[in-house]
Amino acid sequence: MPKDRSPTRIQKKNRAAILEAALEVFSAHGFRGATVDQIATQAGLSKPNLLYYFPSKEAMFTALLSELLDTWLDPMREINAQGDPMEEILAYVQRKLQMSRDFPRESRLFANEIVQGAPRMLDALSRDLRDLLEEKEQVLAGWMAAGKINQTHPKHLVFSIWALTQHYADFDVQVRMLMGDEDPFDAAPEFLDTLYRRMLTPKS
Amino acid sequence: MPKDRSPTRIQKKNRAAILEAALEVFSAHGFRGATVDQIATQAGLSKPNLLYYFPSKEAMFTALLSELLDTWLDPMREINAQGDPMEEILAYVQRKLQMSRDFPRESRLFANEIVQGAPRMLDALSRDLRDLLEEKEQVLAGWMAAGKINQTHPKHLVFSIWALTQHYADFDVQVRMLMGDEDPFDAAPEFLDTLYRRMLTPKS
DNA sequence: CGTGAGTTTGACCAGTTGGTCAAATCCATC
DNA sequence: GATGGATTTGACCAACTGGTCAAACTCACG
Repeated sequence: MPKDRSPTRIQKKNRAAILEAALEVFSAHGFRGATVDQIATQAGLSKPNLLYYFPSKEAMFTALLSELLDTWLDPMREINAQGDPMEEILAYVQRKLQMSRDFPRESRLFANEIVQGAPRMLDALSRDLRDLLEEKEQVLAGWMAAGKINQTHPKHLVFSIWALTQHYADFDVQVRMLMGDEDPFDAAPEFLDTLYRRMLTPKS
Repeated sequence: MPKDRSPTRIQKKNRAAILEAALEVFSAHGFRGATVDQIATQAGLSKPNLLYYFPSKEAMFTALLSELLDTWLDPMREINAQGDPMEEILAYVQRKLQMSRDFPRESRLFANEIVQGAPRMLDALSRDLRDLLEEKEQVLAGWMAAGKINQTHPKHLVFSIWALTQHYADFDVQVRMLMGDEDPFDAAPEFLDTLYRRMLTPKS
């Protein structure tokens, strides 16, 4: 394993190559389904060389997770309690949908792990996600109480946004199989915008 | 492998026990993550005995899939083109939500497979699901054209129902972690009912 | 240049896994 | 209760997998 002084040029390049390859392979096959050899080939390095940079397969996975989780939660952090409620929520939905379009591998990485009970992720989730959700839940509840948006269960509202947006990344093959030539992401933004507008616009 | 005459009492019992065990293990770990030994232990049989009833691990998986796919698509088949549009859709949503509550393992089995590109399922899906969706899409489009429900993209409408309902099964650990003591399925029926009612009720 | 730390790898190992097989056991039927 | 097919399994195998290690190679720096 490289010493933990400031990383050399080679260390920086190889660590990045390994994590990129790990994302590709882990997101496609899950933790158990991925092999170190696959990741090595994908990264253009030898297997022992990977294990020179990371002590184990598990270490690659957790390093990848902690690198990605922050980015993954950013769209939610950006929800501004002082902004216009309806527009804040709609913008959040669109940001999350963009994430599914632009980073489907990241979405599938998390999906794979959570579907199987998140054995390697539950700690990170309960540390970073729980508080963030609670904070934004308060914001949503406030907007509802003030009559700015229609009343609903704030947690289920957030879950619905996650479910609807991530579905386009996680179930990509199914969605594309059923949509034929049409790109799902052509109509999805408007569909979700309409859905949440109708759902949340307060009755006059 | 048992001869393919009419199955004996023992064959019926053991095949059923194996498929039940396979569902338990495959849904929790995915195809690659599951081992034949795990399934054998779960079924209370020896590994060679499993392979007496099914020629391979893959055969267990595909047998399980084809047994479940029909049941899985039933809620959608029940949508009645002659019924009341809004109530038909809302009833479909509730049926699908019940499936997530009552058969989460089945939901996760499909989720696991589709997230990873559905390598062992795409054929079955494109055979059974494609036609069914196209049929119901026509029904929905008809209802929209007749002004019975609000206009939207019918395919995305169906995807949204799948995403929202299956989310409670597939992301169960995450949802429960974030909801604490509260059972997600307490508020979910009303939440989804409200969501689709607001979304689909035609403007006066 | 030379030199020592940083990097790379071929060969190897132990544990796991899907699958085989011959022998043993069970069980329905006569 | 004998008999032949159905069922079960212990022992085994080859392939794969995560990980190790000593030896070789590369590179930055004096």
